[in-house]
Amino acid sequence: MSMDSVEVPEVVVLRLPLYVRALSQLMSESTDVVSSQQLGSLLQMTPAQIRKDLSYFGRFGKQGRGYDVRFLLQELQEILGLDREWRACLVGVGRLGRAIINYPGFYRENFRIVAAFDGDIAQVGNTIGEFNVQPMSELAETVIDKKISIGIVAVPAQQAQSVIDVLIANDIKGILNYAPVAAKVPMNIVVRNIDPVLSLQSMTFYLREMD
Amino acid sequence: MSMDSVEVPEVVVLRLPLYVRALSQLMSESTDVVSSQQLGSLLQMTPAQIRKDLSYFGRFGKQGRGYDVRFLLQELQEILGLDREWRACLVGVGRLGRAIINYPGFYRENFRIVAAFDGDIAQVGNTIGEFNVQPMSELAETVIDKKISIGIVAVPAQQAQSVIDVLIANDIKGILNYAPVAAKVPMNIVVRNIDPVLSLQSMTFYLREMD
DNA sequence: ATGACTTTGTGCCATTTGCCACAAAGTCTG
DNA sequence: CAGACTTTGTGGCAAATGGCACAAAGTCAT
Repeated sequence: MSMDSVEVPEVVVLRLPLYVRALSQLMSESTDVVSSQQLGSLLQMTPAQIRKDLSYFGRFGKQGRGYDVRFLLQELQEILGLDREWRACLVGVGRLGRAIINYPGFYRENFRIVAAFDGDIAQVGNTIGEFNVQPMSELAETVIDKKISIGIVAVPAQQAQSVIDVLIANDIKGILNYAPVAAKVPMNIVVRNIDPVLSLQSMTFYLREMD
Repeated sequence: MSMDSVEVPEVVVLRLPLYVRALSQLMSESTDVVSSQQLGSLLQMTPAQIRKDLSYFGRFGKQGRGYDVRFLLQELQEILGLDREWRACLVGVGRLGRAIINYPGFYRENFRIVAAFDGDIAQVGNTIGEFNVQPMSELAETVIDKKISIGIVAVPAQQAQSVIDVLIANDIKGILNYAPVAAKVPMNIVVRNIDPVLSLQSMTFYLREMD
């Protein structure tokens, strides 16, 4: 089906969700049409970059007019695979894990957390949010039964790599890693790191000399 | 002092905290010396990149030997401004904000959250963690009194930009933004976004076709 | 219908980024 | 102390990225 004769650069893929978000916003404001110019000023980027990014996937705009908001949004959602539900499991139900489970943002965007695990036996059986905490030994079975493709890692740094190894061994395709470690994974596994401390530590480089 | 005749690329600055983390790890394992090769395999990057990155700031290594772990760590911490305490305020004490306050990772790396604000009067006066929730009207005063340079934004998308405007008006230099919006800020303000949903939405592009 | 605008999609160039490969400098062994 | 290794710092190229600028295609007002 997809004749991607040219590979889409990863930087471009990373920007697509920004477009999706801006378009959703515009939809909720009942805007029908938007130009790359307007989109650019919303997202703080050049119109040319937006047009180039979109051009990797097709010709969605109309000259002299711009992009149909509803249409472009649907196309981008389809391209990103956002036109369906994604199921994830959480590993680690400490403070961070609990916060993640209770965060409504995932659900709103069709990401479902459908199971929670913890390596610590003391946690197993506890009720967090809507489900029971399961032992890691049940991971294999649950991933298959509940068709889970994403693992959310919220364990301490020390345990992160071994948890990640288990997830991968059980056919998880993507990992959202909240642990402060550089995960070692095979090439076909997609990892995204969430690491506010790293963000702050690079920020301070620039704050340093402003008195 | 710093004769940065060549501007340091931002990508390089973004990587420095990774080196700091790896070196801390090595320190705690009592490793004295490390080569760019070893560091690279720890962090999943090429040795050449590490050496080039470091070379923007000085000549820290010894040929035939590698880098003295303690020394390089100290140098990098100084470069990034991590050799001192940074004070931040939190705006927004909903579920997310509470999780952020209770997250011990910031404290461990010398980032101190020293005040909490909320635009919702109903929240004001509540006790979260160790301090009282203050009204936004007290922000100006508190930022000065407590020498706050970083604002952590954990309010709903709709209110984010106006909160950010207030922070900037009150001389905040850096913003850690958990709200799902592209913040509009003047050039001299440093923004870092934490947005797990965006991360997942770009991940699914790659998961899509693996059945 | 005409002419003045607007806006897209893209060829092309400039800039940025990544990394190879090598001289220089050090270490280590016998 | 000689010779085999190891490793850094960097010149320079290759690849990736960003965005200008323009033809083509549409809109809009009169």
